[in-house]
Amino acid sequence: MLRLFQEEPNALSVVELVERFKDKMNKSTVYRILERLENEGIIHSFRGNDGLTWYAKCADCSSGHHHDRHPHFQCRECGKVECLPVSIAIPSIEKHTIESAQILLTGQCAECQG
Amino acid sequence: MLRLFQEEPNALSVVELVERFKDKMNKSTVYRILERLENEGIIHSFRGNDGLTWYAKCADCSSGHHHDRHPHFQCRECGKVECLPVSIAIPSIEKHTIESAQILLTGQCAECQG
DNA sequence: TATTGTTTTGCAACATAGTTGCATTAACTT
DNA sequence: AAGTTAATGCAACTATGTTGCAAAACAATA
Repeated sequence: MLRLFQEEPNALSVVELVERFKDKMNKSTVYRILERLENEGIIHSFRGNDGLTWYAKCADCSSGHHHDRHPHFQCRECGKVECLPVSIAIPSIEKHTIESAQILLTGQCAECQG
Repeated sequence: MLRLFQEEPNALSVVELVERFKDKMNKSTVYRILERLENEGIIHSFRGNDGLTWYAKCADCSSGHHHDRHPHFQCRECGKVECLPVSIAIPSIEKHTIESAQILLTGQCAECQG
Protein backbone atom coordinates (compact mmCIF):
# COMPACT_ATOMS: atom_id res chain seq x y z
CA MET A 1 0.00 0.00 0.00
CA LEU A 2 2.83 2.34 0.87
CA ARG A 3 4.58 1.50 -2.36
CA LEU A 4 1.40 2.14 -4.31
CA PHE A 5 1.11 5.63 -2.91
CA GLN A 6 4.73 6.39 -3.55
CA GLU A 7 4.44 5.36 -7.18
CA GLU A 8 1.05 6.92 -7.83
CA PRO A 9 1.15 10.58 -8.82
CA ASN A 10 -2.60 11.11 -8.50
CA ALA A 11 -5.02 10.82 -5.65
CA LEU A 12 -6.90 7.58 -5.21
CA SER A 13 -10.46 7.19 -4.08
CA VAL A 14 -11.36 4.77 -1.35
CA VAL A 15 -13.51 2.90 -3.83
CA GLU A 16 -10.54 2.36 -6.09
CA LEU A 17 -8.31 1.31 -3.22
CA VAL A 18 -10.81 -1.19 -1.86
CA GLU A 19 -11.20 -2.56 -5.36
CA ARG A 20 -7.46 -2.88 -5.99
CA PHE A 21 -6.83 -4.71 -2.73
CA LYS A 22 -9.99 -6.74 -2.66
CA ASP A 23 -8.28 -10.09 -2.98
CA LYS A 24 -5.39 -9.13 -0.74
CA MET A 25 -7.35 -7.75 2.16
CA ASN A 26 -10.72 -6.85 3.52
CA LYS A 27 -12.57 -3.59 3.09
CA SER A 28 -12.28 -2.77 6.79
CA THR A 29 -8.58 -3.39 6.70
CA VAL A 30 -8.13 -0.97 3.85
CA TYR A 31 -10.03 1.68 5.74
CA ARG A 32 -8.02 1.05 8.88
CA ILE A 33 -4.68 1.19 7.12
CA LEU A 34 -5.64 4.42 5.40
CA GLU A 35 -6.65 5.89 8.72
CA ARG A 36 -3.32 4.91 10.20
CA LEU A 37 -1.28 6.25 7.33
CA GLU A 38 -3.12 9.51 7.57
CA ASN A 39 -2.52 9.81 11.30
CA GLU A 40 1.14 9.17 10.72
CA GLY A 41 1.19 12.02 8.21
CA ILE A 42 2.17 9.88 5.27
CA ILE A 43 -0.96 10.51 3.25
CA HIS A 44 -3.77 13.02 3.48
CA SER A 45 -7.43 12.73 2.69
CA PHE A 46 -10.11 14.98 1.30
CA ARG A 47 -13.58 14.75 -0.15
CA GLY A 48 -14.30 14.85 -3.86
CA ASN A 49 -17.31 16.53 -5.37
CA ASP A 50 -18.81 13.08 -5.52
CA GLY A 51 -18.69 12.83 -1.74
CA LEU A 52 -16.09 10.09 -1.84
CA THR A 53 -12.98 10.16 0.25
CA TRP A 54 -9.74 10.50 -1.68
CA TYR A 55 -6.23 9.85 -0.50
CA ALA A 56 -2.90 11.05 -1.79
CA LYS A 57 0.64 10.96 -0.54
CA CYS A 58 1.85 13.93 1.42
CA ALA A 59 4.53 16.05 -0.14
CA ASP A 60 4.20 18.88 2.30
CA CYS A 61 2.78 17.30 5.43
CA SER A 62 4.77 16.37 8.46
CA SER A 63 3.49 13.93 11.02
CA GLY A 64 0.34 15.05 12.72
CA HIS A 65 0.51 18.51 11.29
CA HIS A 66 -1.10 18.68 7.90
CA HIS A 67 -1.14 21.92 6.06
CA ASP A 68 -3.08 21.10 2.99
CA ARG A 69 -3.13 24.51 1.45
CA HIS A 70 -2.65 23.03 -1.98
CA PRO A 71 -5.69 22.58 -4.18
CA HIS A 72 -6.96 19.35 -5.62
CA PHE A 73 -8.21 19.14 -9.14
CA GLN A 74 -10.87 16.75 -10.33
CA CYS A 75 -11.46 16.30 -14.03
CA ARG A 76 -15.10 16.49 -15.00
CA GLU A 77 -14.59 14.04 -17.82
CA CYS A 78 -12.28 11.27 -16.69
CA GLY A 79 -12.73 11.78 -12.95
CA LYS A 80 -9.03 11.77 -12.23
CA VAL A 81 -7.93 13.73 -9.17
CA GLU A 82 -4.57 15.49 -8.91
CA CYS A 83 -2.80 17.39 -6.18
CA LEU A 84 -1.75 20.71 -7.65
CA PRO A 85 1.61 21.97 -6.44
CA VAL A 86 0.52 25.56 -6.04
CA SER A 87 -0.44 27.40 -2.91
CA ILE A 88 -3.52 29.54 -2.73
CA ALA A 89 -3.70 32.55 -0.49
CA ILE A 90 -6.49 32.38 2.04
CA PRO A 91 -7.42 35.77 3.46
CA SER A 92 -7.99 35.91 7.19
CA ILE A 93 -11.62 36.23 8.12
CA GLU A 94 -12.72 38.53 10.87
CA LYS A 95 -13.51 36.75 14.15
CA HIS A 96 -12.75 33.38 12.60
CA THR A 97 -9.80 31.15 13.26
CA ILE A 98 -8.95 29.21 10.15
CA GLU A 99 -7.25 25.93 10.83
CA SER A 100 -7.33 24.24 7.49
CA ALA A 101 -8.45 24.87 3.97
CA GLN A 102 -9.64 22.44 1.39
CA ILE A 103 -9.78 23.59 -2.18
CA LEU A 104 -11.30 21.45 -4.86
CA LEU A 105 -11.18 22.64 -8.44
CA THR A 106 -13.25 21.06 -11.16
CA GLY A 107 -12.66 21.27 -14.87
CA GLN A 108 -10.79 19.56 -17.65
CA CYS A 109 -7.41 17.98 -17.20
CA ALA A 110 -4.55 18.12 -19.68
CA GLU A 111 -5.38 14.80 -21.31
CA CYS A 112 -9.09 15.43 -21.71
CA GLN A 113 -8.29 18.79 -23.24
CA GLY A 114 -7.70 16.91 -26.50
CA MET B 1 -38.76 25.71 2.09
CA LEU B 2 -38.05 28.83 0.09
CA ARG B 3 -38.90 30.99 3.07
CA LEU B 4 -36.62 28.92 5.27
CA PHE B 5 -33.67 29.53 2.98
CA GLN B 6 -34.41 33.22 2.73
CA GLU B 7 -34.48 33.61 6.49
CA GLU B 8 -31.56 31.32 7.25
CA PRO B 9 -28.18 33.02 7.08
CA ASN B 10 -26.18 29.79 7.31
CA ALA B 11 -25.97 26.74 5.13
CA LEU B 12 -28.14 23.77 6.01
CA SER B 13 -27.21 20.13 5.67
CA VAL B 14 -29.51 17.72 3.95
CA VAL B 15 -29.78 15.80 7.20
CA GLU B 16 -31.08 18.87 8.97
CA LEU B 17 -33.50 19.68 6.18
CA VAL B 18 -34.93 16.17 6.06
CA GLU B 19 -35.33 16.30 9.82
CA ARG B 20 -37.04 19.67 9.84
CA PHE B 21 -39.55 18.67 7.19
CA LYS B 22 -40.03 15.10 8.23
CA ASP B 23 -43.66 15.50 9.21
CA LYS B 24 -44.44 17.81 6.34
CA MET B 25 -42.96 15.77 3.54
CA ASN B 26 -41.02 12.72 2.57
CA LYS B 27 -37.27 12.36 2.38
CA SER B 28 -37.36 11.90 -1.39
CA THR B 29 -39.45 15.00 -1.78
CA VAL B 30 -36.94 17.05 0.15
CA TYR B 31 -34.16 15.80 -2.08
CA ARG B 32 -36.19 16.51 -5.18
CA ILE B 33 -37.11 20.02 -4.15
CA LEU B 34 -33.51 20.80 -3.30
CA GLU B 35 -32.43 19.52 -6.67
CA ARG B 36 -34.99 21.72 -8.36
CA LEU B 37 -34.09 24.83 -6.40
CA GLU B 38 -30.47 24.27 -7.24
CA ASN B 39 -31.20 23.89 -10.95
CA GLU B 40 -33.19 27.10 -10.85
CA GLY B 41 -30.20 28.84 -9.35
CA ILE B 42 -31.92 29.76 -6.11
CA ILE B 43 -29.66 27.74 -3.86
CA HIS B 44 -26.32 26.08 -4.30
CA SER B 45 -24.89 22.95 -2.82
CA PHE B 46 -21.49 21.75 -1.69
CA ARG B 47 -19.97 18.99 0.37
CA GLY B 48 -18.86 19.43 3.95
CA ASN B 49 -15.83 17.78 5.45
CA ASP B 50 -18.27 15.26 6.86
CA GLY B 51 -19.21 14.21 3.36
CA LEU B 52 -22.72 15.54 3.75
CA THR B 53 -24.36 17.75 1.19
CA TRP B 54 -25.04 21.28 2.34
CA TYR B 55 -27.32 23.86 0.80
CA ALA B 56 -27.40 27.62 1.05
CA LYS B 57 -29.18 30.40 -0.72
CA CYS B 58 -27.41 32.00 -3.65
CA ALA B 59 -26.37 35.56 -3.31
CA ASP B 60 -24.20 35.58 -6.37
CA CYS B 61 -25.58 32.86 -8.57
CA SER B 62 -27.82 33.45 -11.52
CA SER B 63 -29.97 30.73 -12.97
CA GLY B 64 -28.03 27.81 -14.33
CA HIS B 65 -24.73 29.55 -14.05
CA HIS B 66 -23.25 29.15 -10.61
CA HIS B 67 -19.99 30.80 -9.84
CA ASP B 68 -19.31 29.67 -6.35
CA ARG B 69 -15.99 31.27 -5.89
CA HIS B 70 -16.83 32.19 -2.34
CA PRO B 71 -15.55 29.97 0.44
CA HIS B 72 -17.61 28.09 2.97
CA PHE B 73 -16.60 27.92 6.56
CA GLN B 74 -17.37 25.00 8.84
CA CYS B 75 -16.80 25.37 12.58
CA ARG B 76 -14.92 22.48 14.08
CA GLU B 77 -16.76 22.85 17.37
CA CYS B 78 -20.40 23.59 16.66
CA GLY B 79 -20.48 22.29 13.11
CA LYS B 80 -22.19 25.39 11.76
CA VAL B 81 -21.51 26.21 8.12
CA GLU B 82 -21.41 29.74 6.74
CA CYS B 83 -20.98 31.23 3.31
CA LEU B 84 -18.20 33.77 3.52
CA PRO B 85 -18.72 36.87 1.40
CA VAL B 86 -15.16 37.10 0.17
CA SER B 87 -13.72 36.02 -3.11
CA ILE B 88 -10.56 34.02 -3.34
CA ALA B 89 -8.26 34.28 -6.28
CA ILE B 90 -7.69 31.02 -8.09
CA PRO B 91 -4.54 31.01 -10.21
CA SER B 92 -4.86 29.48 -13.64
CA ILE B 93 -3.20 26.11 -13.92
CA GLU B 94 -1.19 25.18 -16.96
CA LYS B 95 -3.03 22.88 -19.37
CA HIS B 96 -6.07 22.77 -17.12
CA THR B 97 -9.42 24.40 -17.65
CA ILE B 98 -10.92 25.35 -14.34
CA GLU B 99 -14.68 25.47 -14.38
CA SER B 100 -15.54 25.77 -10.74
CA ALA B 101 -13.86 26.01 -7.39
CA GLN B 102 -15.05 24.81 -4.06
CA ILE B 103 -13.30 26.13 -1.00
CA LEU B 104 -14.05 24.77 2.43
CA LEU B 105 -12.37 26.33 5.43
CA THR B 106 -12.39 24.70 8.82
CA GLY B 107 -11.74 26.36 12.14
CA GLN B 108 -13.50 28.18 14.91
CA CYS B 109 -16.42 30.49 14.32
CA ALA B 110 -17.04 33.79 16.10
CA GLU B 111 -19.30 32.28 18.74
CA CYS B 112 -17.10 29.33 19.61
CA GLN B 113 -14.17 31.70 19.93
CA GLY B 114 -15.47 32.51 23.42
C1' DT C 1 9.39 -24.71 22.71
C1' DA C 2 5.36 -23.53 25.15
C1' DT C 3 2.84 -19.63 27.10
C1' DT C 4 1.20 -15.31 27.41
C1' DG C 5 -0.01 -10.93 25.67
C1' DT C 6 -0.63 -7.49 21.86
C1' DT C 7 -1.76 -6.11 17.32
C1' DT C 8 -3.83 -6.94 12.98
C1' DT C 9 -7.20 -8.95 10.12
C1' DG C 10 -11.69 -11.08 8.36
C1' DC C 11 -16.34 -11.31 8.60
C1' DA C 12 -20.82 -10.06 9.29
C1' DA C 13 -23.87 -6.88 10.77
C1' DC C 14 -25.05 -2.39 11.06
C1' DA C 15 -25.87 2.83 10.25
C1' DT C 16 -26.76 6.36 7.21
C1' DA C 17 -26.94 9.14 2.78
C1' DG C 18 -28.77 9.19 -1.33
C1' DT C 19 -31.47 7.14 -5.46
C1' DT C 20 -35.21 4.97 -8.03
C1' DG C 21 -39.57 2.74 -9.63
C1' DC C 22 -44.14 2.90 -9.20
C1' DA C 23 -48.62 3.86 -7.65
C1' DT C 24 -51.32 7.61 -5.78
C1' DT C 25 -52.58 12.19 -5.24
C1' DA C 26 -52.79 16.94 -6.39
C1' DA C 27 -52.90 20.59 -9.71
C1' DC C 28 -53.81 22.45 -13.94
C1' DT C 29 -56.14 22.76 -18.72
C1' DT C 30 -59.66 22.79 -22.03
C1' DA D 1 -66.13 16.78 -15.63
C1' DA D 2 -62.62 14.44 -18.01
C1' DG D 3 -58.03 14.13 -19.18
C1' DT D 4 -53.24 15.43 -18.82
C1' DT D 5 -49.22 16.68 -16.33
C1' DA D 6 -46.53 17.35 -12.36
C1' DA D 7 -45.58 16.49 -7.49
C1' DT D 8 -45.56 13.33 -3.61
C1' DG D 9 -45.32 9.00 -0.58
C1' DC D 10 -43.60 4.77 0.08
C1' DA D 11 -40.72 1.02 -0.06
C1' DA D 12 -36.91 -1.07 -1.78
C1' DC D 13 -32.44 -0.57 -3.07
C1' DT D 14 -27.31 0.91 -3.66
C1' DA D 15 -23.17 2.44 -1.70
C1' DT D 16 -19.98 4.32 1.66
C1' DG D 17 -18.34 3.91 5.83
C1' DT D 18 -18.31 1.95 10.82
C1' DT D 19 -18.19 -1.45 14.56
C1' DG D 20 -18.08 -5.68 17.57
C1' DC D 21 -16.12 -9.79 17.97
C1' DA D 22 -13.67 -13.90 17.07
C1' DA D 23 -9.74 -15.88 14.69
C1' DA D 24 -5.17 -15.30 13.17
C1' DA D 25 -0.59 -13.35 13.17
C1' DC D 26 3.04 -11.49 15.54
C1' DA D 27 6.16 -10.51 19.42
C1' DA D 28 8.24 -11.40 23.80
C1' DT D 29 9.37 -13.76 27.71
C1' DA D 30 10.22 -17.68 30.59
